Amino acid sequence: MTTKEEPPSRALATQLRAKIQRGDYAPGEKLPSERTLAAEYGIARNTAAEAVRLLAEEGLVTRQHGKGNFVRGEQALIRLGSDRYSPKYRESGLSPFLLECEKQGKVGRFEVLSVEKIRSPEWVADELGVENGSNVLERENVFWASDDPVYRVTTYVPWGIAKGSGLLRDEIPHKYGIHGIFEDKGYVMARIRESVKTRMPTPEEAEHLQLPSGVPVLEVVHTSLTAEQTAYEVTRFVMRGDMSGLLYNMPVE
Amino acid sequence: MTTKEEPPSRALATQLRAKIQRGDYAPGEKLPSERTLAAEYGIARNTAAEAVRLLAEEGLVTRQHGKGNFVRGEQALIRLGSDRYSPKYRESGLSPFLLECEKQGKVGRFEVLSVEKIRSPEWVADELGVENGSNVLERENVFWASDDPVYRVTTYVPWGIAKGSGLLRDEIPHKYGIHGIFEDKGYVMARIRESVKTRMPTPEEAEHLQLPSGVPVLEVVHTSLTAEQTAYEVTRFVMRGDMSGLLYNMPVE
DNA sequence: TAGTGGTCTAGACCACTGG
DNA sequence: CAGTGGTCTAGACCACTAT
Repeated sequence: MTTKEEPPSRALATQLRAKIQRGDYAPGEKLPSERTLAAEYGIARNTAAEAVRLLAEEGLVTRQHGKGNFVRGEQALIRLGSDRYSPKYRESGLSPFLLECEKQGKVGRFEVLSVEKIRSPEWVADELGVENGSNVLERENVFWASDDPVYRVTTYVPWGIAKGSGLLRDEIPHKYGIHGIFEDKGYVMARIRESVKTRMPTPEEAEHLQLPSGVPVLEVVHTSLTAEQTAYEVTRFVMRGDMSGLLYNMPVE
Repeated sequence: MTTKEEPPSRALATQLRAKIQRGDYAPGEKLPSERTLAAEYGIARNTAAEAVRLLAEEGLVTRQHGKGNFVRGEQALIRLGSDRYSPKYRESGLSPFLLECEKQGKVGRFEVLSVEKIRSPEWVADELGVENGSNVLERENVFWASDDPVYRVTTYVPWGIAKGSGLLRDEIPHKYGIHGIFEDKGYVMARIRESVKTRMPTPEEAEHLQLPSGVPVLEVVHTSLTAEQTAYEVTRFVMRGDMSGLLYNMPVE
């Protein structure tokens, strides 16, 4: 007996989970239909569906309306490394994100959703060390790996820095991108500060990132600092958890 | 109309979500009972329960058998910083984990679950740069913040390093803990490498960490390196997402 | 059109919590 | 004990996918 006295839906979930982990159902494979499972186990269809839902919440199974329930295959993670701002990527013209996508046979690209002047939310003001509610530039982007949206990214820059610069345009008019513009204005990245947490997506995020149930997001808040410890840019990444990860490599100080 | 043509369970979920976010139901507050909701909205109890379940999956609500459904309050995060291995914590005798707990009025402690000699799993061998299946020491711990288990931690050390050392004992016989022992043997931490990802907990992890549904975990794999880039220790953290986060602060190289 | 999941109903009984 | 969630049943109809 796997466990003692599990109710039918959980018992079925336990059996299916074991079969998945044992490889009886391979990644990508379709599970028996809920009606079939119900008949085989002598339970109501609702109860079989409940078992499948439990597995979906664990991230083991994806449910597809009209098609069936499928074993979720492990996705290769697109790892954003702590060296992603390193000058070494400059000349190649390739960003770490694009490199990672390529490594996996995908096509990376990003899309500008909006560029606006807004009043800073409190957490942005805190990170930037400016007054709460002061003007900041907000740029919103989506990063795609082939047809999957993987990151939802929002960048904030103090208005005093952004004003009159190429940052206001949709297409960044600089060979080295957004950070090229900062450097031209004298803001050279010396340190970065990043906070990481995880949570379930809001319904809105789930829609934007096309997330099935059972997939959390990583929320990363990145701050760029000059050698004088001046914060000149904050970026918030919302990353789909099943396709992304982080990699840090740093000295102990 | 919030959306068009939502089915009853989702419609109720949408309404409750709005009330929660608006503060009509405060954090910690009890929602109306499922039977009450069902009566008020003219739907079956199952349907009302389904709405609540949706909110639980999003992490907004915690369901408590026999008591009721409650709005989940934001937990203060225990942030493990990248400086947690910094020598500056040495003399104080306080670890960053304990400091964070204290800051929140909690009592931090940890418990040793097991200390064993095993054959290295593949990922451990890869991180340590040793042969797959070679002997390693495995130490398993749980970290508590007052009565909540927050991290499940497993450390691996090449057997050649661990053999005959204090690492084999349950209680580490060194004033500076496990890393004190490494240093005495000539392994001084010069760099760290950490990979971070998120996922839903396995049922086992959910039980160990006492996780309600709608709470993902952070999985961090930490590797300690000497100045010569020799990896001498790997640790895997499984952290409950609603109570923990990470904080990195590092130079751009 | 047939097959699959999405969802609902109405009623039932069990299991847990708290007085 | 009463109140609450946990779960099940049996049947129904809808919505989506594929042929």
